[in-house]
Amino acid sequence: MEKYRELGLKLTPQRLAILEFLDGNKDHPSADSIFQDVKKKYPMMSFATVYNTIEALKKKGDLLELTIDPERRRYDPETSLHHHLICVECKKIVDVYRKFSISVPDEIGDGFDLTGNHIEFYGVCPECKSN
Amino acid sequence: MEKYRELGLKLTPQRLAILEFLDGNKDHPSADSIFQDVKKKYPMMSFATVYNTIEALKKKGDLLELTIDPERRRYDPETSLHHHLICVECKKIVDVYRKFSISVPDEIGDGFDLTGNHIEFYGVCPECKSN
DNA sequence: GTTACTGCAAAGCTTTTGCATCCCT
DNA sequence: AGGGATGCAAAAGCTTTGCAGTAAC
Repeated sequence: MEKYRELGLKLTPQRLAILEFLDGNKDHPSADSIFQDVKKKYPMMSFATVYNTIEALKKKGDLLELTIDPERRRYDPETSLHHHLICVECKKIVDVYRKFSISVPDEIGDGFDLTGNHIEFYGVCPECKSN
Repeated sequence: MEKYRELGLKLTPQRLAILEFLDGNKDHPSADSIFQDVKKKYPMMSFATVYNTIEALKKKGDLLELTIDPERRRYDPETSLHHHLICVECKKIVDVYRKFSISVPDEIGDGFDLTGNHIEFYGVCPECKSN
C-alpha cells in the first residue's frame, strides 16, 4: 500500500475497498462490477470514484484495460504477461499463462517497432458444452 | 451482389453504398466512419440504416466485429483468417496475413473446445516513430 | 492548511429501439 | 401488394466531466 502514497495517491476508504476487490481478482471485472461490489460497503459510492481510481491504477501500471469485450471495458489487475481464453457462448474469460514465440515478419511488419502482443483464444467452455 | 438477394436482403441504394464503402476497405472502420462516408452520397442517411446493415452483414458472415478498440466497435470486411498490428500511438491498424501455430495446452485449456484465436500485435508505426 | 478525492448530476458518445413511411421485389 | 428497409427521434448504456463539499496528508 505504501507505493500508492509515494505516488501522491491518497488512500481513501473507497479506494482501499476497490484495491481489495481487485486484489487477486480473476474475473476481469468491468467498471460497473467494481462499482456494484464496493457499493455494498459504501452505499454512497459514485462512479466518478471508480473511474478516478481505475485511471490512477492504469497510470501506475497496476491495472490493464482489456479490449476483449465489445460491450464494455474490462480490467485486469494481473499485469504480468498472459493471454486469454474466451467462451464464445457465456463470455467467460480464463487466463492463459504461457509464453508464445510469435512475431510479425519484417515484410509484413510495415516498419513498426514491436512492443508486445496479446492472444485471444476462442472456444466453448465445459458448462456451455453440456447445454 | 446476387448473394444478398438470395438471403432475402433488399438491395437499397443506401445499402449498396455501404457495401461499396466496405469493399476492400482496410481501415477497420467504425459505424460512424461508415455513416460519415455514405452520408456524403445520401445526406438523409440514418444511423439506424448503418447498424441494420452491419447486423445483416454480420449474420451473413461477411463482416467481422473487431474488439481491438476500447473506444468503439470496429468492423472488418476481410473475413479470412488474419491478425492485427496496432500502433499504440495513433491506433492505426494493419492486417497481418500469416498463420501462427499456437494452441492452448490441455492443462490450461480448462476443458474448453477451442474454435479459433486472434492475435493483436502492438507497436509504434513509422510515422509515430519520427515524432 | 493544502491538495487531492468524493459524490452528485449533467453531459457526451456509441449503440439500440419504436414507429410511421417508403420502396424494393 | 407485401414485407423488409429507411429516417427520425427518443432512449439506453457506458464513460467523462464540472463543481462544491470533504477528508487524507
